[in-house]
Amino acid sequence: MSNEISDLILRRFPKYIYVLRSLQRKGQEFTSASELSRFLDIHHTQIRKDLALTGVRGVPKRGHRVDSLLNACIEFLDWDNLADACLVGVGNMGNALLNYEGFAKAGLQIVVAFDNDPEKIDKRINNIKVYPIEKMKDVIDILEVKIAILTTPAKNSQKLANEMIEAGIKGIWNFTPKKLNVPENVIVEDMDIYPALAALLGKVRNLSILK
Amino acid sequence: MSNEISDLILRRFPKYIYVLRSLQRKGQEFTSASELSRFLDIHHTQIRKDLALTGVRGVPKRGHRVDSLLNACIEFLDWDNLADACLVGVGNMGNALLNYEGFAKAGLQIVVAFDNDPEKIDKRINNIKVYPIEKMKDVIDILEVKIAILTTPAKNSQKLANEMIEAGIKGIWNFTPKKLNVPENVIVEDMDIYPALAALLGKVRNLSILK
DNA sequence: TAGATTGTTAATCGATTAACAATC
DNA sequence: TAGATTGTTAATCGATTAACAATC
Repeated sequence: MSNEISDLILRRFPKYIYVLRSLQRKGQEFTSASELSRFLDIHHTQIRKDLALTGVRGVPKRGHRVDSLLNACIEFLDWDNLADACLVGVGNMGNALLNYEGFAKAGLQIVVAFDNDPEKIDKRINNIKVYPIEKMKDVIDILEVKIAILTTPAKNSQKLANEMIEAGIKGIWNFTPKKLNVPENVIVEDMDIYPALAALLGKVRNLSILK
Repeated sequence: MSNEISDLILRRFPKYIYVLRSLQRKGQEFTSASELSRFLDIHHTQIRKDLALTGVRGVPKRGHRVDSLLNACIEFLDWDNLADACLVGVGNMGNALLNYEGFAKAGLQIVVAFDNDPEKIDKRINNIKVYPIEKMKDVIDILEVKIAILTTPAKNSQKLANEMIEAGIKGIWNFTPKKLNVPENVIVEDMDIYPALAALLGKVRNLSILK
């Protein structure tokens, strides 16, 4: 079977959902792979293949109902069932993520945070309580949290990753530039900003040199 | 010629730089593609191909000098020459980025910010002044800034993108989920967090179902 | 109906990995 | 020297795009 659910497929679905939600807000009833393609710069054939994975069937000449297609995409990503997450490291980035309002619509709920700064401990940020880092393992264990957001300085990241994995974490959203070593039953998603920045600057420079 | 400098190549270099810097801090004198490979989960052949693009030559059996390899990588990405950037939208994410200390080592300098909240205007954040959004076009034009970081709510993003492009912006680091329409001589790097989150949650779920 | 759109199979494209000679 | 490592060419792999019959 060649149509496994790859990383790249998973990454496209939030884009479909984003466009479908905005079409829904506008009150549009039907849409087609070709229309989505125009909004997203994704080939229409690819969109059809992706959407087929959700089980929906479109109608030739008409396309898909916006409502049901949106629901199918949300269900495909299981965004209705919020996964509990903890956030480790309440610095600038950690703060921004704790205050982020979009996660509830994207399958994630941050239920607890950890830091080692006494100034921050026992405070609440956007109603999420900050615990001392020493309690991390116990809290993760008791709350059965499976997802961790890692926003500490890079020098601590491997050690903390080891601890959280021991406590039962299965997925780490890694905002540090450190490549983490983890057992194969743990998923790491690197959200490193430097590669993105390098790609942007590099391409702009290429273009400017060429012009 | 098959070895163009692709997006993926550009994205790997910051990882090489990160590891090389930490080897340098540890005082290690030589390294090899195979060693970097172990730290990064990138195939050693790929690393050799990438490094060859910088013009360095390794020594069989010994590898590369850490210092000179690091310099070659930094030069390859032109990270010594800081590109001026403006930041548009001083919300949670904007604030976090304004306070980010790592950009100076990664080729970027944020020189000015914009917002429409009177509370924020004329304040300084990490010594970067916040101007009213109405002045954006003029300031970008006068300072000849070519890179913009877009951290506004998504509903404003296309309009603001149009304006900044008119004023001379060539590269947009887009932190909003909106896919921007831009002329082909403008580069957009999407830093959308939803696709990353979907990939993480999707893979964790896959694993949990399989186990 | 005619034609736009679907869904699928085949072809292409590009990135990654394997194989291997060269070399210090 | 022997063998680890380099750098390059060839093979593989997987994702994207093209082609096309089916259908409302």
